Amino acid sequence: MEKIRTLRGFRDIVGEELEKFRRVEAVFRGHCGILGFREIELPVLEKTELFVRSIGDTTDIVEKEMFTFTDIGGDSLTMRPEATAGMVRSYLQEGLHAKERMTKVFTMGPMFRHERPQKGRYREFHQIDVEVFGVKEPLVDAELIWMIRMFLGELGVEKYRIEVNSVGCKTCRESFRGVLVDFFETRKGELCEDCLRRLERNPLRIFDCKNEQCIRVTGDSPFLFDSLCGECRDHFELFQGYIEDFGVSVETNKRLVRGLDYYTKTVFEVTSDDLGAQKAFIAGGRYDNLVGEMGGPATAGIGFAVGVERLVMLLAPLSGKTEKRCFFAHVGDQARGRLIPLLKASAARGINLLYSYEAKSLKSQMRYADNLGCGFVLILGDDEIQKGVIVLRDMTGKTQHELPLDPEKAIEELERLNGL
RNA sequence: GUGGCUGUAGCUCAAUGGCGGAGCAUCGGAUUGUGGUUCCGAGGGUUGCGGGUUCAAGUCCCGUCAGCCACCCCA
Repeated sequence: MEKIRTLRGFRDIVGEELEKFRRVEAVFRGHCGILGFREIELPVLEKTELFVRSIGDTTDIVEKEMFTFTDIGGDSLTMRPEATAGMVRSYLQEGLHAKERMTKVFTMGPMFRHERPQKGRYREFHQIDVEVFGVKEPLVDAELIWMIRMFLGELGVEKYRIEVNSVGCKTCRESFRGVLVDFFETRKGELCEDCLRRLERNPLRIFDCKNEQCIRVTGDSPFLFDSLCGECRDHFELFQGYIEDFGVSVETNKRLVRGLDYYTKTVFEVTSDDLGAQKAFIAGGRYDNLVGEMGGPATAGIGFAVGVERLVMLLAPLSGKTEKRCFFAHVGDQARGRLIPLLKASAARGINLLYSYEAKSLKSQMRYADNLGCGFVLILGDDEIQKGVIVLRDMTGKTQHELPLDPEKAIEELERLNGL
């Protein structure tokens, strides 16, 4: 029979990696609380239209990377490929735009994209997603950058780079697009195949290309950054000023472009060289038109997403737990009969008492206790029962004591002797 | 979606086209009821799957699936 395994790009998260996941989540929750963010839990499945409308129907995500299917009722549904769309939907559905002047929320959970797996890229992956609705001021842009730095600092991640840029608003982007297309038309022969395609669909993305020839061409090209409208330029300058006030160092990268259609003004990316080709592990930006485009009132928005798998790869190994465990070794039916009372007594006191379910030789049980990393072993056999004691062996010091046979008293004594 | 590399025991890996092995791990034993070190022993395999070539395929060929890495894209 064929072994069933996970789907391609899906995996079990276990052991130390899971502990790191939990740590990242816990540290992040802490920071979000301090900064006034509310946690919300969103559905993993939404109507396909939500993503088509928000992410953009010509983006790669929507065109070829979504897990989309038709349900029994005939609706087209999609496993969320990112969280912002759902956040906006929820913001409007819950009427938050009417209830509060601004909204700070975060969520975390699995996202799904049907891509070819590689280092740091899975079909099911996890994001922590933070969004602020209703604040136009660049102060909040800087606050998010600062928040990221605090968060990474607490996790002990030191080697990373924060890059920022502005992709302008609708008006400066529209007017620049013509300039850009005109420029690239004159240099068409030097662009790679992919960039020729980008030229048709989304010329800004040519700046993202890794092809050397294309990088040379874009080096000569005008940058959107240099032809921002007055408002966008002011926004970016204020943003930079606030970042300085927060004391965070960032680099301005005029090439930085994001792949989703909804970004406006501030965009940013946090990268690490320790990650392989997929080196961005946090990214985000402002999306001042999205809420309006999704049918809500014109509302500014900004947010970012943390790629948890990628971030976890940067975490140092966790220090070994010093959890104190105790083992109960039983020899003979009479001793085994004492197992349940002992188990109840130790559980009541919060002690992790391990034991062998099967009746095994004492040697085997001792070896098992050692394998499990138990510092103490309670030994009970016919001799002890006759004497009315339980033997307590300290596995590191190799010393043995006698404890009372009574389970409650024995556990009490064990606690007293060893500070368990 | 494209390309390169790789699939052999739970893990890491050997095996010229000729009887599928080792180390680690697991389990058992080494004076009766005492762990780690040491010694002895045991279990564990449809060589990813399906075809083909051959007297003979883990090995060569084709297909397929999966993993890794890169492209692409993105967190």
